[in-house]
Amino acid sequence: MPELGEVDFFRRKWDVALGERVDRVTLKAGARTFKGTDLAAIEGSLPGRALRSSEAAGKQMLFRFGTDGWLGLHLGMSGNLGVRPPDFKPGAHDKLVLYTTKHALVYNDPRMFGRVRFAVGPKAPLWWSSIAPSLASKEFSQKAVAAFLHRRSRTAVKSVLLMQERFPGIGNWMADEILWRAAIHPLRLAGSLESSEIEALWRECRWVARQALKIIGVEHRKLPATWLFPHRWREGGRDPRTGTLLRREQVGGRTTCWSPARQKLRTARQS
DNA sequence: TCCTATGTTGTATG
DNA sequence: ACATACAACATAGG
Repeated sequence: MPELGEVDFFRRKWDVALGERVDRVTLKAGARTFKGTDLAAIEGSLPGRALRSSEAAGKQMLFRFGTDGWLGLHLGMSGNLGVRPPDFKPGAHDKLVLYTTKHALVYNDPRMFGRVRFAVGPKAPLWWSSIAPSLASKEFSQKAVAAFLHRRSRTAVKSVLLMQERFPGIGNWMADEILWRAAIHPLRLAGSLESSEIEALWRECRWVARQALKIIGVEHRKLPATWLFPHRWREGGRDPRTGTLLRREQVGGRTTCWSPARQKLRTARQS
């Protein structure tokens, strides 16, 4: 279940092994998980190096080993991280396992949409350093959001929110949550938003991201019933604010949930 | 059997 | 070159 908060939750799991040296690794090659990644470099360079730090940016994670080892993980649709005892035997979908004397750090993904990257060098590799500025950062400004919406003016705002180049970490449920809070219909074209709506969208992006990191990323609690999230999948689910029925439909190829009572396609002025 | 899935990317078209 | 739309990817579960 990996969007911003879930990614950070999984990322923290491996922190139990901070400072521990990797003795050996197992990996399940084949298919796309390791596409473009040098398997021999992982097998040859990780053993002997200790886990020094972890961080997350958007939906990506970075684990640093020794002074110059950079391991990047992306969980795709169904990936997860776990920690097991050091005698752990990898199962069918355990794509990468790092063994220390105390732990087995497991990257598991039943599907293959996730991604493992690895580099050795003094500087962060491009796949890490080129990730867009965090939703919490100063660079993620209302102005930057407005400019991006303008550039994608003919696309539904729901689809635009999923673009990682400007909204790193936002996934399907977060996008719906943000639009619901901002009272913007998911099918509105990005270029049609008024400045007050852009301001609301920007504000809710930051608020939802901050709360998700706190509630899911740190405390790993369920999201409160005051959110759209707990109601969005159930047939007959209702808007927790208005009590009216929610609607679900494909937008840009993704199932999208919104509250017709709260999120209108046309503004009062247009109609 | 058919449909869905919290994601990205390659490709075709304008 | 840029913007847009969508099929494709792999697998499990309802």
